[in-house]
Formats: sequence, C-alpha cells, structure tokens
Amino acid sequence: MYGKIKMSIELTKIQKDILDFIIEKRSNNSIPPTLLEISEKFGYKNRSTVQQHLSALEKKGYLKKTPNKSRSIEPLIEDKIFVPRPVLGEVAAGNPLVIYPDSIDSVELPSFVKIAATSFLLRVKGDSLKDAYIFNGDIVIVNTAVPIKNGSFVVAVLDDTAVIKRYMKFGEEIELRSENKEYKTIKINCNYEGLRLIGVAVGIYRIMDSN
Amino acid sequence: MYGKIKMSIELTKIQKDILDFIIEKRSNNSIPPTLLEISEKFGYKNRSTVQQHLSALEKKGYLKKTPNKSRSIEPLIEDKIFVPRPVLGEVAAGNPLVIYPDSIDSVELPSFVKIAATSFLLRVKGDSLKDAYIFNGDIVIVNTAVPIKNGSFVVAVLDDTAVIKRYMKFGEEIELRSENKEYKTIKINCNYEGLRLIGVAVGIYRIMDSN
DNA sequence: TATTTTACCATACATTTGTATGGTAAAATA
DNA sequence: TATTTTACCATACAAATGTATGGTAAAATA
Repeated sequence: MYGKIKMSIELTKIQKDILDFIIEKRSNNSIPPTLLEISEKFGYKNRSTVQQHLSALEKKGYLKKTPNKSRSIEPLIEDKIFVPRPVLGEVAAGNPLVIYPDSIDSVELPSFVKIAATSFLLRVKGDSLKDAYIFNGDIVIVNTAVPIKNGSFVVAVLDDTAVIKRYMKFGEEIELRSENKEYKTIKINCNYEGLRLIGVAVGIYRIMDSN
Repeated sequence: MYGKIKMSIELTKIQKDILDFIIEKRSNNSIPPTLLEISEKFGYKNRSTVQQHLSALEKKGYLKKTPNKSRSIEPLIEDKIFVPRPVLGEVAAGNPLVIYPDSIDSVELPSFVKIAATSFLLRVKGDSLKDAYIFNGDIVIVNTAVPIKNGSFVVAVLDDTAVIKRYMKFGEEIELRSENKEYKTIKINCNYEGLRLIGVAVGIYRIMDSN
C-alpha cells in the first residue's frame, strides 16, 4: 500500500453527508442552510453538533464561512478523494459558448484541485483553443466571482464567439493576447458592447489517457 | 389619457432600485441580502426604511418573504409595468441550446406576465420552431422548477439539439409532439441518455411590431 | 493501555436579523 | 386646504443565528 492519504483530510461519512446537504441546497437554487436547519435535517437536538462538523469541514478545507454572518457557508469542492463535479457546458473558440442548465457530464477531480462554488467547469471541444495551449477534452475551471486583473486568463464572448485568452487592459483598451505568438492579439475598446467577460479561467484539468 | 395604471401597483424609483439590487444579488449566485445589507447599500441609517420598502414591494406582489426567516426575500418578477428581464440565451430547434452566463439582452415584459425567479427567458432564433407555432424573435419563458406533466410544452435537448414540443409520457415511452401535424412525433425511451428535459415552457411573449 | 478522534448533548451568550411601533418632513393627491 | 403617500429616522423587542465552553460515551489510534 502506498500513497495512503492521512485520515485528517478525509471526510467521515457524516461530514460528507452534511457537506452534500449543503451543496445540494446551493445547487437547488435555494439559500444555504443555517446551523438549525442542518440540525433538523439530521435530527440533532441542538446546533452545536453541526457546529463541530462544520468546523471540522472548514479545518479540512471543504468549506468557507464568514464569521457572524447568517447562511454564509460556502462549500469549496476540494476533492482530495475525487468527488464528481458537474461539467456545465462546452467551449470552442470561434463558436458560441454553450452552457446547459443541467450538467452534461461530471468529472472526478483530483485532490489538489480546489474549486469554489462560484466556479463552473467547461469542456473544451476541438483544437481551436490550442493557441492558449488548451486542447480537445480539457476541462477549464471558470470562476465568475474572481476580479479580472491584467494577466488573467479570461473566458470571454466576443461577438457571440467564445475565446480564452490572456487579458490586458491599458486605459480604455483591452487586449486579448494569445500565448502562442503565431496568433495575433485582439484589441478592443472596453466599452464595446460585443464583448462579454464571463469569468477567469482559474485552472485547467486534463484527464490523461492511461493507455 | 387612457389605460392609466393605478399608482398602487407601480413601483417608485427607490422601490425599483431596491428590487433590482435583490435580483442582482440573486443572479450573481450569491445569497439574498439581509435588511441591514440593503440599508448599507443604499446608505440608510437603519433597517426600518428598508423594512417599509420591502413591505411595499411585497404588498404590490413583487417579492415574497418567509416570516422570521433570514435572507428569505424571493423576488417575483411580476411586471405590471414593463420591468426589464434578462434574456439568458437563445434557442433554435436543431441547434444546441445556448445560454450565456451574462444576459445577452433584456426584454420589457407586460403587466400580465408573472415570472417566478426559477424561470429564465430564451429568445427564439430562426423559424425552425414554427412547428410549435413559435417564431423568430419570440421570447420563451422557461420554468425549471415546475413539474413536467403530460401535455406540458417542454424545452428539451435531444442529442445536443434543442426542441420545444408537447410532452407526453406513456409508461417508459416519451413522445415529443409537434402542434403542427405536418411534423412527426419523436418517440424515445425515458431512459435514453441523449434526452435532457430543461424545463417547462410556461409562456411565450412576442413583441409585436408597432409599425 | 493511554490518548485522540468522533459524534453527540447541554447551556450560556453575543450578534444578527426580522418585526413592531411611532415620529418627521416633503411631495403627491383628493 | 386637508389627506394620503413617500421616504426617511429612532427605538424597542423577539426570534433567529452564530459562537464559546464544557460534558459524555464509543470508536479509532498510538
């Protein structure tokens, strides 16, 4: 037996059930539960039991809370044990960005990938993004809540076609640069209506063929 | 002057601003605001001002609250006076259903159209849906939370192409019928993986050319 | 075996949050 | 002009919510 993961970052059955309940609430388009609501769901007599489970989940990095703020539990899907994550859409440069209300698939992400709940996954179709060194089948992790800074890899829709490029802004001019110098830089005014910045590509995950 | 709408169901500028703030919070994938948070946003010195605006909004039917429950404000987009609603995507039968994370447009809906927060709008492109008597430019109101019953108009994705058809289920067989008898009925097994039922088309809105 | 972790309970307390009540001044309406 | 509505303020109170602390018993671990 090798590579055994330390118990302390794994989740117990109950912790996982509670985390799943929180994630389910969120994905149901409803508000995150309070400690009391979780207690009632699991039949506890008071909130302190949940309190401890949550603090364990937070210590292990599976969720984030804002102190003294109601309903502020934010699950971070940190899958040290390969938890499935829904793939919400597909992206191919030159084509519209397609996002399905239901997930089209799910991917098991490895331990080191931390995903905030404000993120979603896109699967890359075709090799039209190879200028960004992103290839067919890659999973792009897009965060919609992270501020866009110079140098960020952004997922954008320009005149109804999707691009993933490095973002640079100088005054009113936005440059969308390709990593590969063979592709030219797109320059647009930041007020141009045909431009929509969807989010920041915070990561790419590629499932390597094991053959 | 004719057809004047009674003042009591119109929104004042401030009420509209507060409602917009709540809707914006919701669509931002973040939790609904508390009274205090709204107060701070608008620079009020205490919650009671917001309290009154909310009760006005609730009385006028623009939002729903659960008593004594934190962050329980649910906007009901009941647009008695043409309030803008974001159009989230586009649909054309035979093509993928395209949904943009940011809205691509907004439409002013008339007074009688009530839209729950679990709904979204799709603009129809092209005349490929004319078999359902839905035409280019029509706005389809899709509710994702309504149960699908026999006879419902459903928005579905079948093998990556979008359809809007009348739904009928007999045992394990699902029929997707066209209103126009020139088009043939699609029959599929309900376990077929290529079928995804997105939601129920609860309404169609067509902006008539005033020329 | 001793210690730690897990999973619960109980209770007290502070803060947040929602609610109720009453007030003022300006604007809109009758 | 009188009344109502709007838009704010102030305050008090109750309920909900988060937090801190301490306890017990069983299971897992060292």
